[in-house]
Amino acid sequence: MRLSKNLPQYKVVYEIIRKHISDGVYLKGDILPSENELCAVHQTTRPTIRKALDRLVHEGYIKKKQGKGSIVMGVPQGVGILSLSGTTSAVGQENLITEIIVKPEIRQWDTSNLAYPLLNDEEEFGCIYFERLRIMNKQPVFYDITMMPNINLRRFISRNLENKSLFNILRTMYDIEVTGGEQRLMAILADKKIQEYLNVKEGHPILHINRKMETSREGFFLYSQVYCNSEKYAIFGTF
Amino acid sequence: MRLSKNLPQYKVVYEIIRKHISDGVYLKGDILPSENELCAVHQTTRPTIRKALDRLVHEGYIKKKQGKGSIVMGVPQGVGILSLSGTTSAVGQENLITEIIVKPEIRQWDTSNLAYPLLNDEEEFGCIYFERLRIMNKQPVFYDITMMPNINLRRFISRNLENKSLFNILRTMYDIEVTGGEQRLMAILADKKIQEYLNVKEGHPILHINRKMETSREGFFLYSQVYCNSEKYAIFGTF
DNA sequence: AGAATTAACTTGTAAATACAAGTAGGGTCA
DNA sequence: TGACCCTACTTGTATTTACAAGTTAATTCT
Repeated sequence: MRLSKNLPQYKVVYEIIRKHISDGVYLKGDILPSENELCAVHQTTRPTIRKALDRLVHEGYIKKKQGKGSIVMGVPQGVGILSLSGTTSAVGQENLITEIIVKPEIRQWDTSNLAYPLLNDEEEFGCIYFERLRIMNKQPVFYDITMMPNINLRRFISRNLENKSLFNILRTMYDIEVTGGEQRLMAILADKKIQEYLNVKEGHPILHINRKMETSREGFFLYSQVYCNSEKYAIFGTF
Repeated sequence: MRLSKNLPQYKVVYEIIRKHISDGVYLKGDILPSENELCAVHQTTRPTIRKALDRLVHEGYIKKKQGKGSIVMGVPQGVGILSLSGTTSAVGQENLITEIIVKPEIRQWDTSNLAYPLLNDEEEFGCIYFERLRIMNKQPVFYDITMMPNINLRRFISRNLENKSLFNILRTMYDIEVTGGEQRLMAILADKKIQEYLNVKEGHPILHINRKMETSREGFFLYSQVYCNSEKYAIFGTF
């Protein structure tokens, strides 16, 4: 179902270099080929290359220094929770296990714990709903609920979410990119359900994040709620 | 002390339009003059104008729509706490009162509650330290501690922080722009001091943010800690 | 040998130009 | 009147060219 649309050149270049960095072709501290070299490699011109690099800079994959070059910073950590990627990339994937509490299913929207109003189309189509628990070093750390409109996501409910980030699946399988969003953060006390899932006592402070994310597909929004036991793993983010 | 350096054109244009939006010359929903019109006004070419607009898009001041134009979104709200601006712009300035708990003073670094290691230079020069309490509708909401190295910030300790955001002062008076940073978020229980300042009971959950911000001045970092009573005012952010 | 200069790189800024793609409104035709 | 099309506008992408400014390393001079 990979939709190989006609991406603009600068995005193609961006994707290639981005993949090289996340695949370890370029390591942290390495210096990328110069812009002129990249022009030659990708058969294009500097403005195009620079536009691709701009994006990599913005997302934290590289830093540039005039007169020197583009320095690889590695896969950005913790951009995640506070900015664009999913929880998976926020804490690094090393010791992270994802347990599916509620497998993706199509159901009616549960508007009770949704901080945002729904659009008509969204309500009509119903929603894909799932709950996940993220476990770091045998300790549950995140408990998250995700809801998204059931629009043009064929076969989604049969996909395996366990080891892949939701965002990756959306990007590679459905050509949906998360372009931004808004969120509300608050500290709360764990209720019964949270106490159970996150294995904490009554009165334990929990970080609660309620987010609405917009995507490259117009009118397609993701809604998620994250409950985080930040006692051992503070949420780290760059901006 | 305004350092009127030679800004590149696209930054000049960016600053002008940005100011127009925050001053209300352009209101939310307005459509900016077309890129070609802006070219004529600012006597430059589209790539330059587009670079300025790119930045405004990225910061959330405007949105662009192909075939239509650049739509003004207003001053971005809540980019603040979670991204670039200071606390002041995170919640809107309407009902926000800032109370200075500890006036800016030069002192030794207090490394005890600092999550980041200090550089040698920073430690040598000492730090400018202050504490502020942010009050919304008569309820204290934020309590924040800011530390920054005492390097080339003449007259800073005599400046009035009450109604201006720290970031604005740094940008306009010292030409220092916050370019990014990192932060750790966690939910904690209010200790004695926080209970007192934020007027909450024992066992009340508090959102704690520990941030290190980097600036356009190389090697100049800001350190701040924010304690937030998120009960009534959830922290809102866009990304 | 050591210090200063220079040359050859790097990225940063800027202009001029061209065409593609999306939007909106006016005009034409049925 | 209504549906359609076309045109004029918008932003999106891309090339080409030029010079400025910062970095690095080799070269030259003392």
